[in-house]
Amino acid sequence: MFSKACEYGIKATIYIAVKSMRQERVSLKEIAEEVNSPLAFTAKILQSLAKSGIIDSHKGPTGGFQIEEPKIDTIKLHDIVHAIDGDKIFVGCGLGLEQCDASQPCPVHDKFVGIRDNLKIMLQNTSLYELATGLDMGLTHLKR
Amino acid sequence: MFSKACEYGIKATIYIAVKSMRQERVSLKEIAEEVNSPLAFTAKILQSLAKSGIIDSHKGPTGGFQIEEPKIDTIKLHDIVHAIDGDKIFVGCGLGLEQCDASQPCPVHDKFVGIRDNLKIMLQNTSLYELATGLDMGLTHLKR
DNA sequence: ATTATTTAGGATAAATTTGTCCGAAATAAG
DNA sequence: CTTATTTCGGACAAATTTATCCTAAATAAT
Repeated sequence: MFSKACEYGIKATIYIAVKSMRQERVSLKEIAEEVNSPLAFTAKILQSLAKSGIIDSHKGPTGGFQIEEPKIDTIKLHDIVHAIDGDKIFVGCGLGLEQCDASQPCPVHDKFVGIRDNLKIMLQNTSLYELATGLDMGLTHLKR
Repeated sequence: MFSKACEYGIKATIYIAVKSMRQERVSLKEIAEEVNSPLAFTAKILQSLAKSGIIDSHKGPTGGFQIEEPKIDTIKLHDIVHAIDGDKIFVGCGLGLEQCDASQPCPVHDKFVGIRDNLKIMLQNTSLYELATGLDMGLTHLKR
C-alpha cells in the first residue's frame, strides 16, 4: 500500500509529534531507534519532510527534529504521504492506462475510484494529532 | 496499488475471457498487442496464471491461452490478484510492523483495516464475467 | 576560536521489480 | 518424420526502490 519510505516517514512524524507536544526535540538517532527504521534512510525521508515544511530540523548539538505545536492539529496523514510518495497513490488508472476516465473507463475504473476515494478521505480526515495522542496514551505502538 | 505484473495480468485475463466466451484461443502475441503490455514479461505472468489454474495454456500451432467458460463466472478479481501478487496486499500492517493487530495496533491500524477490507470485498465481489462483458460490449477498454 | 554534535546532501551499493533473450519442449500440419 | 509455431523456463539486463557511507555545513558549548 504505502512505500517503505512512507511507512518510515509516517512513524517518524508521529513520534516527533508526541515529543513536540512535550516541547522536546528529537534526534535522528532516537527516532530511528524508537521507530525501528534504518537510520541513514530515515535521514533522507526526514530531510524531504523538512523541505515540505511538515517538520522543522535544527543542526548542531541540541539539534534534531520537531513540529510546531499548532501544526500538529492541522497536519493530516494525507500531507505526510503526499510529501513522501507524491500523488501517485491518488492519481492514475488502476490498470495503468494512460487514458482512463469516466467517459472512457478501464474495466475496473469505477470500482477502483471508489476504493481510492475511501483511502483519500481517510488520509485527509486523520490528523497527526489523533495519531500522536493515541501513541502517547499507550493505545498504539510503533515498534515490532 | 497493484504491481505492474498484476495490471498486465488483469488486463490479459479479461481479454482472454472475452475471446473464450466466443470459443477462441488467443496467442501471447495477440494478448500483448491488445493489452499493450511487454510481450516477454506478459509471458511470465500468463505462465503463473496458468500454474494457478486460472487460465489454460496450449503449446504448438493453434496453441494459445483460454479460460474454461464456466470458470469465467466464478473467477473473481481477487483470484487474479492473489495468483500474481500473493496475499501481500491483504495481509500485514500498514506501517510495516511485525506485530500489529486489534489488541496491539499501530497508530493507523483501524483505519487501514477498514480501507483494506473495502478493497478485499471489492476484489472478491467483482467477477471476471462482468469485467469481460463490459469490455465486449464496448463499455470499457484495455489500451492506451 | 576550537571542539563536539547533529543534520544536509552527494555518491554508491544492495535488493526488488520490471523487462528481455534465447534455447527447450510440446504439438499441429504437411 | 519434418517443419513451423507456440508456450515454458532459465539466465540475464535495466530500472526503481531501499539502504549505506562519507564529507560538508551548521551550531551549541567550552
